[in-house]
Amino acid sequence: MKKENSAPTMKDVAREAGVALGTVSKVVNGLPVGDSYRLRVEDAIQKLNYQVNSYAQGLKANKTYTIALLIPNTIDPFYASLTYHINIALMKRKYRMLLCTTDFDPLLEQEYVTMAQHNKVDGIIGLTYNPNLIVEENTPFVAIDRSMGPKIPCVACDNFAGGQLAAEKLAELGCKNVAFLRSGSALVNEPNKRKSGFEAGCLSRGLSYEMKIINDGEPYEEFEYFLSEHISNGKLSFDGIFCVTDRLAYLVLHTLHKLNQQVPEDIQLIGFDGIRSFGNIDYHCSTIVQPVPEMAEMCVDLLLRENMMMKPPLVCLPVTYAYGRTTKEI
Amino acid sequence: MKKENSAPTMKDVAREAGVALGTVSKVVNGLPVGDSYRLRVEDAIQKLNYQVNSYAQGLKANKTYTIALLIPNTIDPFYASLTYHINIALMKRKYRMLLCTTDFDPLLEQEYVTMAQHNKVDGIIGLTYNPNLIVEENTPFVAIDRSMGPKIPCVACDNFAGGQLAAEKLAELGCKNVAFLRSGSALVNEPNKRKSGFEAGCLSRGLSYEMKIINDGEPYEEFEYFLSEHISNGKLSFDGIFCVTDRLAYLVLHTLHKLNQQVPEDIQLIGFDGIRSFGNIDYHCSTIVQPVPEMAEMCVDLLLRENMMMKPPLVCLPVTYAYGRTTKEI
DNA sequence: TTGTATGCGTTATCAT
DNA sequence: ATGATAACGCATACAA
Repeated sequence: MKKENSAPTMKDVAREAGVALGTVSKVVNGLPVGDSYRLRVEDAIQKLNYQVNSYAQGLKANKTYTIALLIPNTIDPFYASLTYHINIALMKRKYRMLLCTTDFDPLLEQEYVTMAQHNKVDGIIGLTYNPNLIVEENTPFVAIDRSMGPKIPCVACDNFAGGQLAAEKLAELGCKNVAFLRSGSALVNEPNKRKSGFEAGCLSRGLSYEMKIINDGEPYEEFEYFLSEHISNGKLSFDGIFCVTDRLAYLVLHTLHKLNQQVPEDIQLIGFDGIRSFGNIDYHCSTIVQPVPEMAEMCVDLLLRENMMMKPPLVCLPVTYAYGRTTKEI
Repeated sequence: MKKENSAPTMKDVAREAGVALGTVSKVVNGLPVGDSYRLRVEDAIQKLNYQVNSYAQGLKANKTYTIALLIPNTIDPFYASLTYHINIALMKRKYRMLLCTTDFDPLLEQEYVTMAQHNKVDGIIGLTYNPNLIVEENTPFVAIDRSMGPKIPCVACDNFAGGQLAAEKLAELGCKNVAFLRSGSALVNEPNKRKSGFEAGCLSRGLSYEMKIINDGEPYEEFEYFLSEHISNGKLSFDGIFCVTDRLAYLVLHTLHKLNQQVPEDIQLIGFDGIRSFGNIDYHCSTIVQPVPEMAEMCVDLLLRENMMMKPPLVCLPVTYAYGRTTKEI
């Protein structure tokens, strides 16, 4: 019992076609082979339903045509969208994708990186907020949303411009006194530039602004306190609010309703990310949309690019504004 | 230049430890080895940061510790949730997961199945509505939501019971005249049992009901026509609506608002799936919740189960009702 | 108990 | 142009 119900190998094809092993390999890899031979081999491949074993291939070539995607989860819609588009971009290039959900666990993240360094995958695309992650410089790695040093390319949307755009939109909508609300990681990462961009935008448009920033672990209620403290005579002192994510905007919208504030009549609310209900119906709020398909394409392109010199440390892709019923229509 | 910056191999470890290749293999695989040898090998492994090449391992053992998940996409929240939980369940068992998004493309689906049959992966978990998909009986395969023959286990939630539960809830909420709305595949699949269950529930609770069913490709507007035709004197003739998915319920809710109908005051609306905004905030509607983590666990369990005899053709997992503001609170 | 040799499926380097 | 053969990293049957 050599190979019971196992898949046919090149050897089987060679025997079937009555040619040598090497000839089959050449046919499979598109190398020059005499036409009569080629035909016989192709017939045999058809007949046996042969398919190359890419692991054996990888064993030779030290190349697996597999890349790993490190991502906290696929439940969050932004992560889910990234996962999908990166998968598509890789498949277009005949690469497979190993999904590694890390749940923000630094140990798991490090484990996956180590795996890649040992040639189990050809590269990694990683979205991680772990500042201690060790990635050797010769490991093909592309980071999303967080710079991991000058040698590792980072892909993000243009968060700064997004913040500016939000400020500009609020100004266009007639706001005079706006607020920026942020929760999330205090680490240095690209999304944190949303704040700076927003400030810059407010300054250039003469908007007076206030900020409320809470860090991971602090309760959402902080924002409720903040907002209710800014209500006098039943009226919120802000006429525009920019939230660091659509998710936060969604929560804030509920809070504003609870506080009897009218959105968008009295308050313009803008989020960030461009999340849609059920993945593809409507936006949860007016929002700055991240170009997720383009970001995915860019990640894959950078990762598989041969020329290391051509890998820029940071690539920012353009964002757009989308109306989502929490602002007046312009 | 044999292996430039490549990963260390067993041979390297053996040389470093001053032992034979086979000894290293035994240490790695936990086979009995003399203590002094084991120690030296372990030291060498540490020192070189050695890690087994699982592709070479798989080449020998015809086992890759990798399974493929066939799923249309990860954008749809239900698919996204399944993907995440299956990934977790596999990682717990030290299996890797190849993500194969198919976009409902039958050709792609077949390609992935063929790949698995050639021992590139140890098995497949597949959510596909392709009735022509050919899966050989000896290929480890677990289907989600669609039976693919008696030899292939299918995992689903208890869709029939879910339909019944929806009817019962509507009855409890005081509804007298309800409607069932369904869009989607006309193929025989598990979710289609929601309709039968709902009918059974209505009959046993004495609810009069009507159905509106449209198939893939027909426009959503059909439902708008249907609903507006059932309005007389500004009032909808239904006091309860069960939608086949949360997604449809979400769309229907908007339509009802457009038609000036009050939910939940005048109309109780129940969906199916248990989708939450942003993955983990609140439900979009009152809904029948699928036990996604349990379904994921069951898929993996069945797939990796040795004993083929113990693989039941269909496993239905219990659903629950969740309040989501489109019904009165009970 | 430890070392040696062979084969897994493929590619590439040789002769032919 | 085609066929034989070694090598990739590992597991294992067998020899020592």
